[in-house]
Amino acid sequence: MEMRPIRAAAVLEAGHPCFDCAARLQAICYVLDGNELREFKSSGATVARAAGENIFFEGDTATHVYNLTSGVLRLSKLLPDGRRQIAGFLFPGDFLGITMEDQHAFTAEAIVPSTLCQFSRARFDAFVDTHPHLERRLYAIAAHELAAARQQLVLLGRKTAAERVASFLLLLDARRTSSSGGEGLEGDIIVPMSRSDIADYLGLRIETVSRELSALKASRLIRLTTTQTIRFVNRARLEQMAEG
Amino acid sequence: MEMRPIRAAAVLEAGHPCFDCAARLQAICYVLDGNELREFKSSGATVARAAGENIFFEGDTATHVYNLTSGVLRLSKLLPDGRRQIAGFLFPGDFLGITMEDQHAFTAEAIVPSTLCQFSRARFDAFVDTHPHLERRLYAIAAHELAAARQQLVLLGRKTAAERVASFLLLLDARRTSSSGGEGLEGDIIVPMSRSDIADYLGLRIETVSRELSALKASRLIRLTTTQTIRFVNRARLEQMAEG
DNA sequence: GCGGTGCCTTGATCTGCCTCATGACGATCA
DNA sequence: TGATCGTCATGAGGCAGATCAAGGCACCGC
Repeated sequence: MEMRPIRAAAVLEAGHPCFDCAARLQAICYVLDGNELREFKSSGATVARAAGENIFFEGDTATHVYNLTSGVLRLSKLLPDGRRQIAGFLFPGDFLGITMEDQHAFTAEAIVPSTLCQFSRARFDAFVDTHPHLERRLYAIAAHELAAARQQLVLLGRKTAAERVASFLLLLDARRTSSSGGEGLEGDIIVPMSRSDIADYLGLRIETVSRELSALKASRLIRLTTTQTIRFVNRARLEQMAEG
Repeated sequence: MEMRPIRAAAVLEAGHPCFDCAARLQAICYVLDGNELREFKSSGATVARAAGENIFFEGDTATHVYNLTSGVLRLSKLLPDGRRQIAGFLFPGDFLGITMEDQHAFTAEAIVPSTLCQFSRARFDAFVDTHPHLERRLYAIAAHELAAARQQLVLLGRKTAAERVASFLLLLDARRTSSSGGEGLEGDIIVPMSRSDIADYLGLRIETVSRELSALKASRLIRLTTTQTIRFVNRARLEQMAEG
């Protein structure tokens, strides 16, 4: 993700508040050294959310920004009649709260137990002002998210149901992480979200998602160990299918 | 768009290379003063493209970044079998080339005669390094684009054909600009792109776009002066329809 | 064990948009 | 003026995915 790394990641001494943080090397924190990180961490708070709990709602005043340190979140939006679109899932290390508006455009909810580092926007902005290399890091993150969103536009605008589900599995695999709610057997992909979340991410109904997964299983491209655990049997065919 | 303006826009003397630039106040240039702007401008080149001509292709090495000063561009991507998705349209003042990758993920083409300020990435990065407030401006632009892309995800994932077309017209009106290829009568919306471009932006077929426009016309929500010129008759109903 | 609950899967039918086909209209040019 | 071409509009029918409906399975409290 880093195209222009500023410096190597700092090595932290035991006892540092971020010593145990599994997400640090993926997070915005990557560009901070031990002292900066200590100062940064102490300017915010750590918050925990159970599965299903909410971080903020669409329309809420954007008072804070967050770093997800463990768990998985979904970013979603509702139409007045209840139709829902999920704009993305967040994994450990992801930054939450990129916006230039006063209000959040999307709702953020935990889909498994999650922990976040929370910072008020005022304090965060002040910290960025005094640590200018963070600005570049933020730009890189925003550019990365933009590329991902545009990729998803292609999926939603032009791909078939089968292509969407195949793309989703590959995307999930690329983001595979040990903090997403437990580890499966070696090589298994953990699917931390429900069929309903997958459907609302892919612009499909849950019945269609279920049918396409069954079809992939029937044609021996994947194996479904449990409903939340998937293993690739033929990744090459899956990649081919994902691109049409 | 600016939430944290750094300074007011500079006033340029006649004879300044950017004096006539209609896009300056919308562009990244907004945060540069007269001297900075002169230096910036001279570090790049001005390029022109006729309607249909290409700026870069998906997969091309990302050697330059651009500022669109006049005209309209489309950002698109093709699937192997020819299906096309347009990720967005660019209007004067828009920045082109946000990416952390070595290669462009989308193709950029002019849909009307257009002019751009072109900068090599190396020179642009160097200029940003010596003008740190540009970094924040870039972040704001990327955040803004991200919000727009996510809004489009909702449209593509969950809206009906009628809702998509209504949303598109409102979006176009919000971006209305005198540089989009000519001015219509007062209150008319210029639609610089073809039905085919609209369809590939909205994830529909051109026949469906045409039918929905005819339906809006028949129900007296819009009037079609020419195929490229639309006037709102009942904007409130249109907004209602756009959100379901 | 047993009934209840929530989520997932599978089947049958329906429908909104796509596909295919045709015609209208304007622009360009002989 | 008429021929040709490209874009847009409109009509008829088909299909991918939605909708409606039923059943399976894991988990939970009693």
